[in-house]
Amino acid sequence: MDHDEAGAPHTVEAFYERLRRDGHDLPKRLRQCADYVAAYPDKVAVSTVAELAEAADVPPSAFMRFCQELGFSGFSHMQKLFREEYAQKWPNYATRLTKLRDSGNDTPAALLAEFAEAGRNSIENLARTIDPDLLDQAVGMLSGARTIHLVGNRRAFPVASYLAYSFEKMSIPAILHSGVGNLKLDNLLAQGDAMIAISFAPYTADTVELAEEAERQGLGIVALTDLPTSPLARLDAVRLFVSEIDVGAFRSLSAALTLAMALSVAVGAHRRRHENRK
Amino acid sequence: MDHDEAGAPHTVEAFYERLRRDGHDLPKRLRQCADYVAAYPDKVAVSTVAELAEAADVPPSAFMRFCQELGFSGFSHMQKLFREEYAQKWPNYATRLTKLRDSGNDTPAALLAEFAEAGRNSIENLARTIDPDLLDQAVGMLSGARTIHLVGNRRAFPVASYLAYSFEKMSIPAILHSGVGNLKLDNLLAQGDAMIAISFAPYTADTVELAEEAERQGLGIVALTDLPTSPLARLDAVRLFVSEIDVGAFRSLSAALTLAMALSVAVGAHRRRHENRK
DNA sequence: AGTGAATTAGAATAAAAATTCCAAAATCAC
DNA sequence: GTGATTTTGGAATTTTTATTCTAATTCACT
Repeated sequence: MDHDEAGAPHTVEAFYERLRRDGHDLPKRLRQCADYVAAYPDKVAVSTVAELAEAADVPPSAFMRFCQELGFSGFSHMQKLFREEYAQKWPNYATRLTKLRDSGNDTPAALLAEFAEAGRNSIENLARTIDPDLLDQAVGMLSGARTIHLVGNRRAFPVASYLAYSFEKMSIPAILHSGVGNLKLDNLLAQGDAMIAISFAPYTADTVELAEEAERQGLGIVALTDLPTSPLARLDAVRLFVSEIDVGAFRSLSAALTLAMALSVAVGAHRRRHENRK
Repeated sequence: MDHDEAGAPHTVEAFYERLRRDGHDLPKRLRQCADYVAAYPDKVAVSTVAELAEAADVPPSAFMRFCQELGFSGFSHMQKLFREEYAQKWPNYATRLTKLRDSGNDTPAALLAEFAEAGRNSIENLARTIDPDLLDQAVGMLSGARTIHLVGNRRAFPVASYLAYSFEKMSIPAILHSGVGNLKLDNLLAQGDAMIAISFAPYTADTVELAEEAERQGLGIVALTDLPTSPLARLDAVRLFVSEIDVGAFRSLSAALTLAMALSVAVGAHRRRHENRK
């Protein structure tokens, strides 16, 4: 019998729906197209097939087949859809934010607008205030470590766990001290190891204690915290301060996470560079 | 002496400035072009000369002259400006990173700058694209749930763990399915519960399976994922899409986390409001 | 391993778009 | 009003872009 020749979608929304339904059992190259378009739908309106194909890492002809597979007559047809959508969709960010906020002060959308703004500002602030030398020191210390211990509880835990993920991905030995089973992992600390201790007010006792233990044992420590008055700041450590902006009683985490991402990748890069050299 | 042959504007902002300054003493047809572009700047990125010319009620050649009058080599050149402005939010960070590396400027601080910008743009994009209605739906569903199950592994785990922290702080019953001890927690799922399932490409099988189990049992599901082609998007769920910008092989998490923050706080607020009312 | 069907890559072609050019029209200076 | 100068419209040309086609490859199945 015939192919599922449903006609082309008439709206971008319907297009996504189609992608969701049929996107999975497409052949490899077409799948790449689907994923790329799903990830960067904005690009479709303002690019040529060649550009999109290159970005999706497929030859242009594959992209054409993709368009046709979805029921369009060709790329131009599909692009038309996105270009039409584009016209409405492009009030700039500032306008959109105002709109979200005005939607009533504690609608979810308004809240999101607040957190978005807080996050962006926190990150900007981070990038402005961090001291490159301290970062270098931190990276240097961590790169030389045999195992990196990650400590962070409660609000800091997502950051610690992100670091664990990131290090694992780069095959850098790291231990996440998660406190599971209430096991004390003090005795894992060993000469030549380093620790990233993360804590924000109100500081978790466990985190501080473990960091102090590390200090006693002479480990290199990177302290990621919020204020100079933090107990972590009293340690003999490379101190990285991250201040986040509050949204009501809640505090963004974006800056801390951003710093964690950069830190881990920098360590990875540093290690790789060093490996190659010898 | 010669004409004011200042070069072409390099940003859309500078372009407007030029229009303001020189727009008045242009010949009639060119003036029409200027007026049209000023009135509908967003059309420029997605239209052909012919279309714009028609809309401005001038012949295409007039539009060409207009572009050249402003210092561009031609229409394509001018359009490039508008297209870049539009797509600028999603620059190719992989390329930028390579450049960084080549320039020997591959310092941790430079990396941080890249991650910072990627994070800010990801968040901005989130705020621009999220659908307030879907958010409302998600919040409504979660607010009505007895227990909220949180599922997210690997890169999604920090987000899940943040949600766990946040819900705990607000005394909302939530379970973080962390996979510790490889225990299957399927049988914790109960009527009246809801789940927040979080997964990004490459999707973790465990997460998807647990979410599917939840679907079978008829739980309300909020799927936080990256693409319409994600396996989570196939579930009968409130689908929230978050796309993050890559920095090389790494991907920001800021937007997902921002959404998680807003979502949890909104649920908290909703619940409190509801409590007070009765 | 061998066969047929599906998928792919890249070259060839067609279509569309941008750009140039120039004769005609309009405008200006006197 | 006349000649010089600018502006204009549209056809001709060039360039870019979309699309199609086919041989080669991969894949699934035996």
